[in-house]
Amino acid sequence: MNYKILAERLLPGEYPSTESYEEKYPPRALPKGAEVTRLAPSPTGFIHLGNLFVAIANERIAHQSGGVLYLRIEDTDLKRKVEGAVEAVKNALRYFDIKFDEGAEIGGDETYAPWYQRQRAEIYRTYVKKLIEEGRAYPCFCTEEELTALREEQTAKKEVTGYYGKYARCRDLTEEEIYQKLDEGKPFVIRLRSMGDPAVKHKFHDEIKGDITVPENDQDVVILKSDGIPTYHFAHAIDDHFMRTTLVIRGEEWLASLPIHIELFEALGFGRPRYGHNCSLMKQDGETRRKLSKRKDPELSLEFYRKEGYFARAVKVYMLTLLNSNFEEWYLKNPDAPLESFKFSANKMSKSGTLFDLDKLNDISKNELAKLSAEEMCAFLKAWADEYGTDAQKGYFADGEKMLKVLTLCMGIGGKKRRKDFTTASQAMEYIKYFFERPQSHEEYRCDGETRRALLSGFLTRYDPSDDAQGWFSKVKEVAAENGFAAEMKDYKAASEAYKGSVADVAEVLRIATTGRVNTPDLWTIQQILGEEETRARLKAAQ
RNA sequence: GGCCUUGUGGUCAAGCGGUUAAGACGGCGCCCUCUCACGGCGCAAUCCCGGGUUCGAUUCCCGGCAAGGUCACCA
Repeated sequence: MNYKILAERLLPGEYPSTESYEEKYPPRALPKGAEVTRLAPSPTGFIHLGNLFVAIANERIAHQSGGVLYLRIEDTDLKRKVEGAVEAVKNALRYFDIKFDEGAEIGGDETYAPWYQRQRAEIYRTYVKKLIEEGRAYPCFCTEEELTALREEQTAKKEVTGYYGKYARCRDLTEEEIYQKLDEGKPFVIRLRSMGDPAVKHKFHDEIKGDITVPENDQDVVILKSDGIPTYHFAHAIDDHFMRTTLVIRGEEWLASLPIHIELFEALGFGRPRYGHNCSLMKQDGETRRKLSKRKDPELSLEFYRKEGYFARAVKVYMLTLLNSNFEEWYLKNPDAPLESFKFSANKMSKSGTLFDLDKLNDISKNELAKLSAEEMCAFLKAWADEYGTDAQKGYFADGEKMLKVLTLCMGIGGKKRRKDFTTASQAMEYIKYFFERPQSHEEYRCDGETRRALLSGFLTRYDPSDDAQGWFSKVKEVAAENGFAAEMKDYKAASEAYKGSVADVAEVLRIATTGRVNTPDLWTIQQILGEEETRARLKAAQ
């Protein structure tokens, strides 16, 4: 069979030479050891924790080696395309401080553009044509129904499913058969003519998993779909070659198609990038655990974390602790060092799937937020409120001085006793609510109304906003003693039956009256911030 | 089902032939204390199973088992 003529019939016209592409996309001039990595999402607009997980690994590896991170959009499947998806991806990643050096809508060096696969059709076809000319690819006219029937037959016989060996019907079509079908106008795809034997295994070094064994591929995979657009596998080989990727860090779900990719690179005569297959983030689902899924776990979309008001750095720190087993220890020793100064290494990445642990994230979040200055905390909360907060919450920032006071005094910012009361911005805004709005409801008092009134009026007659913390507290003790409560905790513990309660109970009444809550930071400080008028008003209202 | 990967407390995990089997989160208890949060101290809890190799296996080998991934003209 004359493959040259066949290729011309299948993909008519002049195509650039393969040499011209090699010249157009030359190897990158980067220092030795610099890694070129990429993020290659499909534009579905949905980006989740798993994407961030891989993104952080790629970002660290590229930038700590003085290399390049680029963004490529895998839009070969138009069914999945969603409007505005690229913007959404970029925004989400920017929030988590993932910076691209080049790529789709990024700017930067355009040498290796275009970054959208649909705009690269000519390159792919050039190489498909070349493979046809070499007899390494052939047209396949099988219909969807025929392929389904084939799969069923194989399943019934308990044989490996797919298009391979004796099942690859169109692989050995005669010249006459091919041209006849072509003349009939039958649609076709182009398949790779595989030369592999899955019984033959090779050792392969994976940057994350270490040495693994990989069987040869024998599937005649589709490389060009009937719409003239390549499949992922083919586009991957072409793009990562011509974008000069050195290291592909991708999800574990790709490990199974590694044999295909290996054969494709070999057939095209390209050197391969190195690979690292990252374990997936898992989720507990009833009795079992499974990979985070876009369909089933919308709460794990990155947008969820922004809405809740998670602190971006905290999420990143958590991802890093999962990503590199020695990160946590390093971070404990260097809590204030920039994250970039951690030496990230692919071989320290976890080999098995890790369960996403919200408790751990929350703990990290508390600690990260506790590192902020009052101004930084304020800016963080304001940014969140502007986007997701209620009108009332936006209003909290009208009096900037008061907000800073609340944050500084009540959170213990700048002091030695730093409080860690909340994990997210939304939680924080709820937490400081009573400073800005008079409580609409009060948690339950644990004493009867008569006692409550007596305690409140006892305090009110003594209340003097110029008292310092100690003076204030001794007055609370006086009120306690006057009403049959123990002024000293020691006394109460020694003989609790002798008293109606302790100072703690007295303070609780005052606390509920002024804030509506049983648990708050230091009450004296709160009353100082509220001011005399507001404090009195709230205490009176509670009588 | 075939193929690939992975199996250390509830979770994330150190460990690489001899350890009281680190640490962190979570849980529980105590202390501090006007409550809470913080902080301090402590407790419970782990080497998937079975064979080898070895004086000795969590660690090495083999075999099971379990979990996950994947078997598209989706990526």
